[in-house]
Amino acid sequence: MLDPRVIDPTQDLVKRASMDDAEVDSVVSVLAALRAWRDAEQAMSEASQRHMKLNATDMKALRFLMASRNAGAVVTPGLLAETLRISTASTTKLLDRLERAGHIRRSPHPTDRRALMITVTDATRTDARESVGRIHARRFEAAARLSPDEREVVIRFLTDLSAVSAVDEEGP
Amino acid sequence: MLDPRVIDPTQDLVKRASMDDAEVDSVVSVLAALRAWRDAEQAMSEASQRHMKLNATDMKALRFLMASRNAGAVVTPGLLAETLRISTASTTKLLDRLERAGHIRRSPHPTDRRALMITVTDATRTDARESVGRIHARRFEAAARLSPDEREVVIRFLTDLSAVSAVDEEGP
DNA sequence: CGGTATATCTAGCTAGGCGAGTAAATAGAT
DNA sequence: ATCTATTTACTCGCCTAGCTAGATATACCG
Repeated sequence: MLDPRVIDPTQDLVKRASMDDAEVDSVVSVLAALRAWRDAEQAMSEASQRHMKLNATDMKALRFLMASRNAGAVVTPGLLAETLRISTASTTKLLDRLERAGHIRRSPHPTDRRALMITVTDATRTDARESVGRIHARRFEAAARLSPDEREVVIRFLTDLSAVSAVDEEGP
Repeated sequence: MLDPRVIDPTQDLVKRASMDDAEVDSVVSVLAALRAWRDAEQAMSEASQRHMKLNATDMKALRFLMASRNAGAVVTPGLLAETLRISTASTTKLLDRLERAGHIRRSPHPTDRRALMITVTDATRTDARESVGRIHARRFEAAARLSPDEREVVIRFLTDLSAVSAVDEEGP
């Protein structure tokens, strides 16, 4: 996504809403804070990937595998391909990578003898818990520091924003 | 980054803070809204990339080029390589791609005859303005809908969060 | 039982990274 | 003034991770 700051002076918006300077400043500050957090989040995510020597797709795959395990669902390569929106052929290579690195295991599917059941190894699951735990705790604490009313404000704003982002998205 | 929801039941955090159920629910809702927005944002960003037929690096490059233009700075391939953290070899290929697609032009550097000056073409700059303008406007409106006090709350929370993300990051 | 659909894998292709090495221009030291 | 070291962009060969096409084994349905 291109950075709005780069290309949009927001002049017409301000005029339309007939805001004074202080008002505009405070709105701009919100957007700046939002962007700062998003950038920091992304930087951290990339750092984490580099540390684990995984690419973005591999990371998504592990995430999905752990979520599915928690939900008690069996994951097959085909399901993984569909979820990650990559071909089944690429999924085979992805599984080769993850298996070679000791992150996942291929086992026979419990009912379908054509299919495989993919599971995350204990070691990888433990590592993930550890590396994410600290950060999640701090995020939790940041939200806990807000008063209940303030939390409502934040939730409302973020939900509002999500609706903005969700426009112009459709499935196949 | 792995999804905390997948691996962390937050039990000890709750105990430590001695929160009641309603309190915990409201904190969890904040984190959920945060994650929802981040995911929506990322999905939109990826959709936008696919639409423009550009990969993540190409997008970053255009973004930087437009920002630099606004700042009145001259961008050379070397500077671009440094900014994007890719090799100068990869940068040459990147410039080949962007030039072939009509997004940028290579011109002689105004003072250093070894170097090139990279500029975004008018057509691409116009397109970017258009495609980003709508979304930015809606984000602006979402922030404008908040009261000044509410904006302070949001800013404080996001800044707090950014500090969390920024831990454990260092340069070379 | 036979035919079609499904699930995975293999083979070969392409895109986009990288490191090493090159030619031209600049900057610096004598 | 000239010789040397550095900077700049580029070319070449290689690697990773996508893709499509096709092979193979199993499942399901009439």
